[in-house]
Parts: sequence; structure tokens; C-alpha cells
Amino acid sequence: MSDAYYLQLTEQLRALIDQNASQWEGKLPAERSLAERFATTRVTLRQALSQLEGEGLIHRSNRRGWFISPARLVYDPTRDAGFNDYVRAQGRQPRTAVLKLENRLHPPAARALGLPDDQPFHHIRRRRYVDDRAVLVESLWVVPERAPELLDIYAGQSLWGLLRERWGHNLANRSIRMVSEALSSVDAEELLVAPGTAGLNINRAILDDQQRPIEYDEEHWLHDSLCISVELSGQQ
Amino acid sequence: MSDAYYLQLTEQLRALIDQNASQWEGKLPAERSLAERFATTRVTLRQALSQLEGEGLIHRSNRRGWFISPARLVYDPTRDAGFNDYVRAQGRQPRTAVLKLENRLHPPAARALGLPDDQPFHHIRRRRYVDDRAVLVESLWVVPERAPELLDIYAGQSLWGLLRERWGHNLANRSIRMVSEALSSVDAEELLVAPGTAGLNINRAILDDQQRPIEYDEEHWLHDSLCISVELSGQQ
DNA sequence: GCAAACTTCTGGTCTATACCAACAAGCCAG
DNA sequence: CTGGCTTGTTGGTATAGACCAGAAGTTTGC
Repeated sequence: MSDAYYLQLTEQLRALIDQNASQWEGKLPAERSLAERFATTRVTLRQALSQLEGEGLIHRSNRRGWFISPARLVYDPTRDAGFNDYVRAQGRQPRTAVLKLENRLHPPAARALGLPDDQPFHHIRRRRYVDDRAVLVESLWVVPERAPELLDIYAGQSLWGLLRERWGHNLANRSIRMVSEALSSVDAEELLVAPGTAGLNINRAILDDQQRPIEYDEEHWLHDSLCISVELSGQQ
Repeated sequence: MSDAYYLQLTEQLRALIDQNASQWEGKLPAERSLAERFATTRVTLRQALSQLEGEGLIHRSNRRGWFISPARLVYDPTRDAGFNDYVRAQGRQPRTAVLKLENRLHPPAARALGLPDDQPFHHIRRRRYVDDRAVLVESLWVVPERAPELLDIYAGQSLWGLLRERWGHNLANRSIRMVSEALSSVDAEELLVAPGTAGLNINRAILDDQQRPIEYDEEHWLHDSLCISVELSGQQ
């Protein structure tokens, strides 16, 4: 089927992982020991591991080793369920860590919302976990007039819930953009992975039911932790 | 900013590509010549190139070299525009090659459409190009009862157009799934790229306005040729 | 009993080199 | 002019070995 040795290795590793998944508790043996077991070099071994990483079967935690990836989280970016809700709905444990709260300019957010470049924003930077694995970092850019004391009261809860309940905003309109990416060194570090790891960049601009700009949102996901699913009905 | 040499190299290459994009006509110099120019090994050089590949800035054509990637195609999988239409709408040239026409079983398609596993399908396999670069391969699995003579008349035109005009189907409902992947050796070969190249897998199940299953669709895109964009309006 | 210091292990990076098969271009023969 | 062949170039793959810094585990010192 495949001539290249590293592709054969990939298959052998796949089988090995299948069999020993439970006893390893998610963590693969050290590269040196795997290389020895298959009588090859670390370079070639790593090439095979990278192949499986691209498929989303395994991933690395920076300088800590290779781990078996859990099932992907199913995510519908068109629906209005918060992260906590849909993670729990899939029987998994969500967690959020707030990394930064500040006021700043951010021209890309301004442009996406149709505002002038010198529009200031409430900026929330947070990291989100599924079952204690960090799967994404995101930056939220909220128009201050729509949520005046946000930075004083925010502590990791659902932002959309706050916007609805505290400030009475009816979110009604959004444009979503998704692009594959290589994680920047900043994002990679915050996610504890090697720089250049494959990721998925999701951006959203959100308006209310009167077309007023509310919020802009930049998410950086690990590529292997996500399955995007959209259900559409209605005559096209 | 970055300690690792290959990351510095990445930046230098980025600048070099910016400057010389025009004179190279899209193709980068040979790896050996680039490695010599930066006084490093091909191994390290390739690591830097792979980084840029992950970002979508450049790509490889298998055994032919590195090329500067054209702008991503903007694609809204929720809309009903055919490939040809939205490629042309972005000022670019679409092309389709039919790779296979046959009748076959395909349990995944059957399951996605809510049909029994032994349901046969019209299978169309095709490769699609933007400006003469192959950017995706796809398999279409059409329920034969909905399009009886499809395999006799199909020659690369818009399938949705055919379904609507010839058989009067009103496509009304679809579920879409998107997952990052590493291209299988089959897909990679048909796209003239190295096996394991990063890709995006998009699957769609399509029903008509009476909830009858019509078609299931498996697309494999090169990860760097696509920007998914969804516009939603209406109260959520 | 606990925190600090040390040691070992491990992944991340890099060098130098080599072989092969696919590709491209040029050559030759018809 | 065309089609097949030869040949040099290039990317893909692989080996062997090395160093460093971060992570983890162990020991030491208070």
C-alpha cells in the first residue's frame, strides 16, 4: 500500500495506540523508546507521529510528550448555545480561565463591526478547557457602550448570557469566518503546545436585532479538538 | 522574539517571498539553493517551509517544488450557489474534471441520509480547480431513484442545477460537518500533493422540501485554499 | 513535614550526509 | 516536427549523532 517506511510506521503506531490506549492512560511512551522499538531514528519516528497528529489522533503537549486525543467536540457556530452548555450537553466538563481584562483599540474588530479604527473596546482574553485540556484561546472585543461595567464584573461566566440578562441585548446577526492556521507563538504558548501547531481560527462579528454592533470574537482552536456541524432547514 | 533558528528562517523566507513573488512566478527556488543561501541544512530549511505551509502562505506540488499559494477562495457552505458560480463571482476560473462514474454501496452516505446500509448510490467522483490549481476532490452519492439516468448524462456540469432543472428537486435541508484532516494517499495523489498534507473534510447530507434524501457529498479541500464564511441573520 | 535544590529524562532543534524516484529538459532518431 | 530516450536536477525519505532547555522526579536542608 505504501512504500515509505514512515507511512508503514504510521499504521503500526495506529494499531499500537488502539491496543494500548487504556494502559498508557493517554500518554505515549517516550520518542526514544518508540524509535528503539521500531528500530528507526527519532527523526523518522517523529515524521510518523506528525502524520497521526495531522489526522487528529494524537497531539503533543509542549516538551511533555505525545498524548492520545480525546473525541472532537461538536460545535455549531451558528447556534446561540454558550460554550459551557454545549460542552456539558456532550457529557464533558468545560472550564474557562480569564487571561486578561483591559481596554484597548483593535482595528480588525472595528472593521468587522463597521466602526472607525479608533473605536476602543473592552478586551477579554480567555482560555477554555474541555475535560482539563486547553482547546482554545479567544479574544473578545466588546463595544463599551453596550456593556459599560463589563470589565469590573466579568469573571469567566457566559458572555452572551451577561449581554442578554444584564444589558438586555438580543443578538440577532452575525458573520462567521473560519480559516485553518498555524498557531502563533503567543497562542501556542497559552495552549501549551509547540509553535506552528495546526489550528483553526474562527472569527465572529455580532450585532443586535437593531443592527447595532455588539461584539467581535477571535477564537483559536486546536485543530484536532473540533468538529464543526451545522444544521440548516428551510427552502434554499 | 524567537529563539529557534527555523522560526527566524520562517520570517526571512516570508520577507523574501513578499519581495520576489512576482519574479519567481509563484515557484520558489530549489530547496538546496535556499538552504545554501541561508547557510543551513535542507532539514532545517524544510522545517521553516513547513511552517509557512501550515499558515497557508505556500504549498508544495508533489516532487515539483514549493509554490506561493493564491488567495483563499471564500466559500459559504450554507448557500446554494454552485462551485462554478462562486468561483467566478470572485473573479477566478473554475474547472471540473470527472474522475469516476459508477454505481456503488456506501454505508456512510446511507447512514447520513437515514437509509439502510445496502442502499446503492450513483457515485460521482470529481476534482475541481481554481485558476488551474486542483483545490479539492469530492465524492457525490446520489439516491438513484431521484436522478435515474444521472450517470449517462453527467459530464461535469453543476449537479445542483441538474437536480433542480431536470428532476425538479427543491433542496431544502442539509446538515454539514467540517473536520480538519490529513489527506489520505488516494486524495493526496489526485490533488498532486504529498500524502499527509493538511486538508479540510466537508460532508453534506441534502434532503428535499419533503424531507426525502437526495444526496450525500464528501469534499476534501486543500487546507490553504479555503476561507469559510457564513452570514446569518434573523433573531437567534 | 515541607519547600528548595539537584538530577535525570525527554522533547525540540540542528548538522551532515546519503540514496532513490520522479520530474524536466535536452538530445536523438525517425 | 514528433515521439521516445537519456541525463541532470530536485524533492522525499532516511540514518546517526549531538546539544539544549524544560519537565518531572528525587534528594537535600531547614
